[in-house]
Amino acid sequence: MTRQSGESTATVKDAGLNERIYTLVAEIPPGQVATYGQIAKIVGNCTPRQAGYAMAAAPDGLPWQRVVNSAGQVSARSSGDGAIVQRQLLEDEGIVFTKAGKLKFDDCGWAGPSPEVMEHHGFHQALPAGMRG
DNA sequence: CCATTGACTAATG
DNA sequence: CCATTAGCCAATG
Repeated sequence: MTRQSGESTATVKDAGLNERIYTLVAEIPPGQVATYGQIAKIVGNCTPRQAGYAMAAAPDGLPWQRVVNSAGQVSARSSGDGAIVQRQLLEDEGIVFTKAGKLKFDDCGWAGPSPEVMEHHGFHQALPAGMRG
């Protein structure tokens, strides 16, 4: 769309980066969480920042609440109480936050989409920032 | 095509 | 543990 680069061949790679991010986020099961950096690494050709930017424009129906920052905390956004809502949603899914407002990747860290999905979308494997491996 | 807009992360002291 | 700094890049109008 807004790409003036002249390329008009619509391939999966040329699809919006955000779209791939959304596809990946949509694969995160309830009760599990991923980090922005993890998302970036899995979709590839993307930085943690871009992952966050993409989430800022997340479409309805996307489980955006399952994406948190590298510290395992819900990131505050520019406006609104979205962060509060996000944490609430996660708690409703069974995520347990520490007194400091952090969650444990060891308990609810997402290990990535199924191999089939990864292959279908060309994703790479990655684990949450603090996950022991 | 240019300017603006963001829900990040790792390194350093 | 907390504050600061620097690197990062696509989407949108």
